[in-house]
Amino acid sequence: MARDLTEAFGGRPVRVSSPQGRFAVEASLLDGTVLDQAEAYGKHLFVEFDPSRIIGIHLGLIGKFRILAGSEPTPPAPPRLRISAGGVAAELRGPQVCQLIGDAERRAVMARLGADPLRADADPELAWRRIHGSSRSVASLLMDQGVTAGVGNIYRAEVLFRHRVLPHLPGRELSRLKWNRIWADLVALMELGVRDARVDTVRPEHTPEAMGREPRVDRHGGEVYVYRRAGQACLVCGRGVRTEVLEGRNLYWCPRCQRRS
DNA sequence: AGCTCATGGCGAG
DNA sequence: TCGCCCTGAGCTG
Repeated sequence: MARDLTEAFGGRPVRVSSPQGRFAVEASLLDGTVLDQAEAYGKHLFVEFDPSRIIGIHLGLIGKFRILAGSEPTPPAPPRLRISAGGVAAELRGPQVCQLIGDAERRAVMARLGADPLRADADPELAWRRIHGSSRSVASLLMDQGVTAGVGNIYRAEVLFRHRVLPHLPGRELSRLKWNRIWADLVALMELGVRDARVDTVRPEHTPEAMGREPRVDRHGGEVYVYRRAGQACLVCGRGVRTEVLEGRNLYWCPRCQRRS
C-alpha cells in the first residue's frame, strides 16, 4: 500500500478529506499540500506530507485502504480518509488508527517494533535474541510485533507449518538453524505477498496442479496449508488440521507434520 | 434483515 | 482475559 500510494501521489499536491468526519480537522490542515511519500514499517503505514506532517495509519483487523482509479465504484460507507489527485483516489475505512503525527511520534512507534521481513534495515538478530531467551511459544512470539513486525496470523500459521515446527514450542527450544530458515522464508513469502497482493504459502510440489486436487483458495485470496482449514485434511499427510484459540487468535497446525523441534 | 467472524491491538480489571 | 473499536463478507433464515 505504501508503494502504491507513493506511486500514485508522491511529490504531488493532493486533496485530503474525511467524508466520515472523524479526521476532518486534520484533513483540512493537509488539503492541497504535497504528499512526499508513504512508508510502511510492520503493520504501520506512514503517509508523509511536506513539511514532516505524517498520517499514522494502522488498519487493525477490519480496516481497508483502497486505491480507486477513475470511476471505479466506491463502497457505500463514507471513508475516514480520502486522498485524491488527477482522477485517482485512495479511500481508508475502518482503521484502528488514523492520526496526524510528527516525526518524533513516528520514531517512537518504529522504536518499539521488531524485525520487519519486508524492510532492508531489518535486524533478524534482534528477533532471535527475543525468541531464544523466551519461554513463550514460537506462535506467540511470531505474532508479537516487538519481535517480528508485520507477521500476522496467516504467515504465523503457514511459516510454522512449512518448517514443521509445533506452534507450542517454547522459543528457547527453537534451534538457531530453524530460526535462520524461518526468517529467510518470511522474507521470501512476504515479498511474494507484496508482489501478488495476496498471501500464498504453498510450495510448488503441493500446488493443486502438482497434487491433482481442487484449488483451496482461502477467503483472503491465497492458497495456504493450514490457515482457516480446521478439520480438513492436511495437504501433505492427510491428517485433520487442528485449531485452538491462542491469546485471542485462532491458531492452526497439523499434528503430524509439525513436531517439537 | 440479522448474526458472526475476520490478515489487530488497546485499555480495564 | 475480556470488551471494544469498526467495516464488510459470508452465512442463516
